[in-house]
Amino acid sequence: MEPSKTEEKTDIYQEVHRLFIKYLERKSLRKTPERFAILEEIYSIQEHFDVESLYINMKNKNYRVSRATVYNTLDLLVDCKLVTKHQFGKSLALYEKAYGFKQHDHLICTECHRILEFCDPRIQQIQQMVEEVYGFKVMEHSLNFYGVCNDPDCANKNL
Amino acid sequence: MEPSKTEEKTDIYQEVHRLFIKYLERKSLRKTPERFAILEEIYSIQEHFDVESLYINMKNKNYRVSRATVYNTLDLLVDCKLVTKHQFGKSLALYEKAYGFKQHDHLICTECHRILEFCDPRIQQIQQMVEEVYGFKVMEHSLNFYGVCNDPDCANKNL
DNA sequence: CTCGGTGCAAAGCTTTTGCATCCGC
DNA sequence: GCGGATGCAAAAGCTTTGCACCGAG
Repeated sequence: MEPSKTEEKTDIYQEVHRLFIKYLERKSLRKTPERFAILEEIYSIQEHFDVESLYINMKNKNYRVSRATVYNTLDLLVDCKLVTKHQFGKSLALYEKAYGFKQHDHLICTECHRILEFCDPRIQQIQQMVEEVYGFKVMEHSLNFYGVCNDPDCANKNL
Repeated sequence: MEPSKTEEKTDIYQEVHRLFIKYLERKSLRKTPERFAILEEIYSIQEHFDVESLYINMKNKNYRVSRATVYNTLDLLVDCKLVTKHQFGKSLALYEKAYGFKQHDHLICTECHRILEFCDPRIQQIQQMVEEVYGFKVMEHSLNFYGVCNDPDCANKNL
């Protein structure tokens, strides 16, 4: 029997929750309710988000958190790879959940500000070349293409 | 007879100066001395720089400029492709001169903060794939690898 | 002479920090 | 109960904006 979408989501959160606990224990950090609440909120968001909207989301749910704790927890989650941080050209940082989702790169539409995701194996080959030729040990990468998407609603193409 | 390094640099600036004038005329913008002074200062810098250091550089040379004008002029220079703007993970924007230099991507050392440059033709192939498969018109891209460089002085490797 | 551009300072936005309080361990 | 974590607010960085003055066209 196939699990429903909801069950899948729950399963992913269970796993993420478990990984976060392991990380906190490994680093001798405290398992505070705020940290888990923030993690859960993040995994309920489907697209990229910034710190302020995450903070407002939680405030709207009458959860008592501070911006400082949100920033602090995001740092932890980025460190243990459960969340990815992006700087898409602007000074505002965007985040997205990272566990259980294929690693990918981004297409950023400069007209309608949509963010599309794509994968290409050649990026791995480039990374390998960089490590061999430059003796550079790659830990992570970011590849962004900026341009115009083909969404019918983008920049009112259909008007 | 080969031109000296100094003459080469002058030649590049002459060309850049000419292109900037054409851009300003095309956009009906004024050819103010501040704009040319900032352009010249930028083309005398060999590595990546931020707004504040460019501003301080000019102040130290007793040139009367304001941060506002530096920001404004940088926007123009980025728009006409004479300068490139980067966001290397931090909120601080870095810039570099763009004319007469091969387009390239970056290796950012997270230990010693050195920035290395490299080129790989496969990025063009990925771009082409993105345009074909996603119908996305690419205007520009940024590819950064974050990791550890092999410089002997990096992170005091030699101690 | 006009009005776009500039310098300066104030304001805006995102992120960090200091400190008293709180609570996980 | 100890010391790390939190909430709050203030402060810090980078960038933008408002306004009076200046000078390019």
